[in-house]
Amino acid sequence: MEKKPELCRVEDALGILVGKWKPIILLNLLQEGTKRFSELKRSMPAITQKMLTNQLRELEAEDIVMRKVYPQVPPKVEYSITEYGKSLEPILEAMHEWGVKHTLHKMEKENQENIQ
Amino acid sequence: MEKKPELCRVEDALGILVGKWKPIILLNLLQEGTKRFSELKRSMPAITQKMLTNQLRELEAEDIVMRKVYPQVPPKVEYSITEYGKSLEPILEAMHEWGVKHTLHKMEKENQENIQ
DNA sequence: CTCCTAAGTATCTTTTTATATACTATGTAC
DNA sequence: GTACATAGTATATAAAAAGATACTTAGGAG
Repeated sequence: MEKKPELCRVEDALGILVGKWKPIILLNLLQEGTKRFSELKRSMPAITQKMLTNQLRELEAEDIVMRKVYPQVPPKVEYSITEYGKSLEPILEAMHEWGVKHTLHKMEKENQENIQ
Repeated sequence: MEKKPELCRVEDALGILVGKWKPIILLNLLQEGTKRFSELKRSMPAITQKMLTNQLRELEAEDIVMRKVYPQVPPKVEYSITEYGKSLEPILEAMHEWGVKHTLHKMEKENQENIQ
């Protein structure tokens, strides 16, 4: 662990992962490899087009996601995780596992409160 | 990795870590063990009291941080990481390391762009 | 008495994120 | 020539997070 909190680079990773939809987008792409815009949209019914475009653009700007446009009509655009983006996988994995434990932890806490 | 993105619990961890000051607070407490409110404040000069109180309260509500009040005047309140809170350390660690790599990655990218 | 301290609250304003809705471009199929 | 499909843009609005500033509490020091 970095000795001086003010030198910490946790925010860099956090900045990329944060956003209401980014983790879900990343997990989708990590699992499916490559997906069209409309396929992503279908797997996240609640997201608006604007948001999806936004989030993808931000991930692209950080070199986490690759965008490939096929010059055809109707348009076809495919998104995939870059090699570099894959380096985020362990973090997502660790967060997911922690999240599972956290769910249990909260349940235990609630049970205890109800007993007393 | 969870096979179904919609079942993912990444958001749980993210929800706790997100907040402009939470990672810094956590790193502070992880390193110092226990700190008074005013000490924390001093190590984060830019934070407002309100924000610091807020963030600490949120962390406390999730059982990540412990708050101990000494009944004396002027008040003395100490904060520390709970055992449970310590389970976040590997995630913070992983994010910090990724952040360091990310800084390098960005520099390389900028260099390439400048050469061309 | 008055001031000082630490750890807060209470309000208000600004900034950032997210949402809702409507609109566009273009080749193909009918 | 009208409708359809995909991957967007544009604009406006609402909701959430963060920031600035002022106020509170109570005992001890002078």
